[in-house]
Amino acid sequence: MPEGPEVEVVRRGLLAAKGKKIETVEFANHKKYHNLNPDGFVGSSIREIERFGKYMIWFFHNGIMVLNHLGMTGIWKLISKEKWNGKLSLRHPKVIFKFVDGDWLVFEDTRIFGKFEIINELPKAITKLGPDILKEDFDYTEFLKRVRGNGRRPRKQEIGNLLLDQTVVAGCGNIYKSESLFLAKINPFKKAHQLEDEDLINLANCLISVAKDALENGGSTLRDFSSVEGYSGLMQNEFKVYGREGEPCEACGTEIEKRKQGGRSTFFCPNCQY
DNA sequence: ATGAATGTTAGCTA
DNA sequence: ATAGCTAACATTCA
Repeated sequence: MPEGPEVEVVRRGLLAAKGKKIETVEFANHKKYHNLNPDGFVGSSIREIERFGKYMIWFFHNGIMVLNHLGMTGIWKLISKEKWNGKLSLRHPKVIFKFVDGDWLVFEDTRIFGKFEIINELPKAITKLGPDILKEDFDYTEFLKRVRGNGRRPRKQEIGNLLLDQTVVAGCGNIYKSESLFLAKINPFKKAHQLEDEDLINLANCLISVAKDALENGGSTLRDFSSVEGYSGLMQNEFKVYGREGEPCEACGTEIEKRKQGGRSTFFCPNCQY
């Protein structure tokens, strides 16, 4: 579910758990979590959580570093001791922290595409990320460079596919890809090398503005997503094209189209976007 | 009921 | 370097 803005919403919510002393941790009985030893966490506390694209890195006071990714269905819930009755219906809990103050922090991940693993250094997936659509210092030149590619041949990929490549631009996912291309009036099937630098700068600005809008709206909730506090996002109410196939384009009235691209759905206005 | 859809990414193949 | 496909998995929808 979560793209960059949703991850940032979650990260900010998680900061409320900073400094809380960990009493116990429990990990799901699933091979993805078999390497984790609860003893490494007990007695320590979260020092800081940083976001890189759709990844988070958790820094604990005892030096442990954790790579956390929400995958498609990962959510964190911070549950106060008053709210916890011991039988809250948790859906596929994978990580359960209990703090000394009585509060709980739970990672639920239905599809198990998420990650929560101890690391010793920044993984390559993070060091290779492109410019982040949610960071103040978005590097337009670097974005252009990465869209153009380092090879000698021009990129043959369609721009709609390239935007999902986190090494080209970090934090964009399938929803905001469609929304940003609509705002930029660029057809998702346009080959990247056919776009002028000017078009790409405009596209970058649209990616940034859509992401900012999504963040201010608390992210998008289609089915699973919620903030750490348990709130749904509101950005889905602002969608211009995603999930709106057959509906009239707000700008020109043409029916919004849904098509497969790279095995996933992309939504666009065939009249406004070229 | 069976198959297809869902917000992601890593790994393999050419 | 690049592009395309598949698998990892559970749930919901047609």
